[in-house]
Amino acid sequence: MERVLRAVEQVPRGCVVSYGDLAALVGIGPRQVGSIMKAYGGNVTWWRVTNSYGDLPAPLLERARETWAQEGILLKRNGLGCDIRRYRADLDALAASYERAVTDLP
DNA sequence: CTAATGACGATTC
DNA sequence: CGAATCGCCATTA
Repeated sequence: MERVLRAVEQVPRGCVVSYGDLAALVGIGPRQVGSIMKAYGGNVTWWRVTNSYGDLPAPLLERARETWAQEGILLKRNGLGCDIRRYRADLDALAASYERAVTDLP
């Protein structure tokens, strides 16, 4: 759980990753990432985590829109999310900084 | 212990 | 494009 939140914090501004991306990175199932985000995601940059289509559930998208606009993330045609192919963070770089962040723990 | 439950994902029709 | 289906697995009831 701690690891998931740590991973989220490594996603650069103006980028997004999918639940599945984080799941693979941390080594759990995508649904677990979703559960964790629901419960504890409020304290991190949750708006940079979408499903594999770049979408967010309606109520969340509503809250993310402002921030997305600030970070330069534009909405997709259908308005359900962003074009993840364009904004998805570099997964190798993400993995790198994630590893660093978890090993540097006290 | 079993059963239901998801901020999910890939596939199929 | 949308809807249905199945696999997934920690958490909760």
